[in-house]
Amino acid sequence: MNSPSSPARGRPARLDQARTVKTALDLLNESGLDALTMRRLADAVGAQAGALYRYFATKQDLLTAMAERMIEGVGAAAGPTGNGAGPTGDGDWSERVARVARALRAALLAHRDGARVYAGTHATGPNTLGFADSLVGVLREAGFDDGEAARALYAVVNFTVGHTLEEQAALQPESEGPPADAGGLHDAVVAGAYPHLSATLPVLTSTDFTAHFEFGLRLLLDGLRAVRQ
Amino acid sequence: MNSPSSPARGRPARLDQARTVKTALDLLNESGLDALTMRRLADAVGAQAGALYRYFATKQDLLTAMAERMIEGVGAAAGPTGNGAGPTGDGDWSERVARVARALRAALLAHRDGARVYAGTHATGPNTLGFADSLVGVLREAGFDDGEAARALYAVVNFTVGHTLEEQAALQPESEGPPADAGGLHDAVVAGAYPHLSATLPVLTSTDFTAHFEFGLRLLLDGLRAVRQ
DNA sequence: ACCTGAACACCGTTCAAGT
DNA sequence: ACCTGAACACCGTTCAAGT
Repeated sequence: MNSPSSPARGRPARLDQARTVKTALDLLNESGLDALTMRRLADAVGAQAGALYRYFATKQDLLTAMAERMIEGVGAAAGPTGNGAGPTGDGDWSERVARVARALRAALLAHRDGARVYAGTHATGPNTLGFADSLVGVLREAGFDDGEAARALYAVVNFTVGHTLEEQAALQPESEGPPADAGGLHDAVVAGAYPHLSATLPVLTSTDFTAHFEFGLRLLLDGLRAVRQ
Repeated sequence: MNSPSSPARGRPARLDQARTVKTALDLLNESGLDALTMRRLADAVGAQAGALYRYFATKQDLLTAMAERMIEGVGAAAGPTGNGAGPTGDGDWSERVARVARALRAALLAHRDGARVYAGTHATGPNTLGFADSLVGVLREAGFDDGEAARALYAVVNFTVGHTLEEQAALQPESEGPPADAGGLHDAVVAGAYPHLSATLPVLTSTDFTAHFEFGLRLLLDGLRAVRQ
């Protein structure tokens, strides 16, 4: 099951997969994805870059392990599973779906560039599968058929990842003084070339991403209610 | 307005922004984003890598110009604008929103790694602004208030980008023979650890991405209908 | 004005050799 | 068994110098 064989003859091994992933996530938070290089990670972990390849075949593998670790506990947000929906009655499926979606967003937001890491990988570890299984489970127990449940999972996850990608990109430092980019946008819009954007500019440039997220999530949940009749 | 000053004393300039972006998009289609380097692009365009920096301050700028070019015409999918909704009556706002969303997905799918390029940049050119303006316009004319229209734009775009990111990642070659990754997934799921995933496996592993996309889009549109009462 | 040539400061990855 | 040292084949970006 383990990649570098199990027992441990010889030395105790200064590196290991779990500690390296932890250090990589810390480094991600401090410096961002672009600054996360194998050499810098090796430094942080007290080894040479080449040594990392005993535990991760490739940098992609490391990023995948990071993504898997990031979403630990997201599945638990669905609440208790199985046997009906417990004492809360059956009605609350939409609140349970919302909780999982919010937990996913929170997990991605918990690390700098978290959404970029997640979107760029395809983790298939227990955290990823467990969270997908609980979301699908909530929907199936609520009466959705298999096809609807599976597609609703994709809709909710893809929206959440897409949203958080935007959110984290918008919160970037930008480094320099007056963002020439947003300035040009503002000017062009105010100049009248885009009447509808100009009318909605206050909302479009609002940084209340939670409100944006909740609006989209509500659309999906209302849509799901409509699907179920 | 132009970056490298306007007229053109001296030589005619072998490079120019438009041709370089076009070549970059061709190269993207042939080899993918990871293989799109400034040196390879310079080769394809018949110059040295350094020469590209007369037209693009940074590789990010080039990618942004590519993203802007990719979504040319997406805004037009909303159909004629202004003065009511024309002879088609006013009722079809949801179909017009759907057309824009489909056009955005199609534009991203039209280039290898298109969604990755788009998600990694923040274009603010006329194609991007025009498409956002038409989507918001359709919604405002349909009776949504400014806040709803702006947030609906984000919901639709973020879902579409998130979906297409997944779709293009799933369609990757994977290079090697038996995908150890999907194999492990399949085994774990079938082994019984994830009962709900196992029940929905046929749909989850379906490659009919259009059906997945249409399902999510329908949820958002049904949700919007519910918002408007 | 536009481009070349060459360099700077890095990358991910591999692999003999040490312990 | 685990790690180092050193190399290979690249990167993005800058900038004097040519034309």
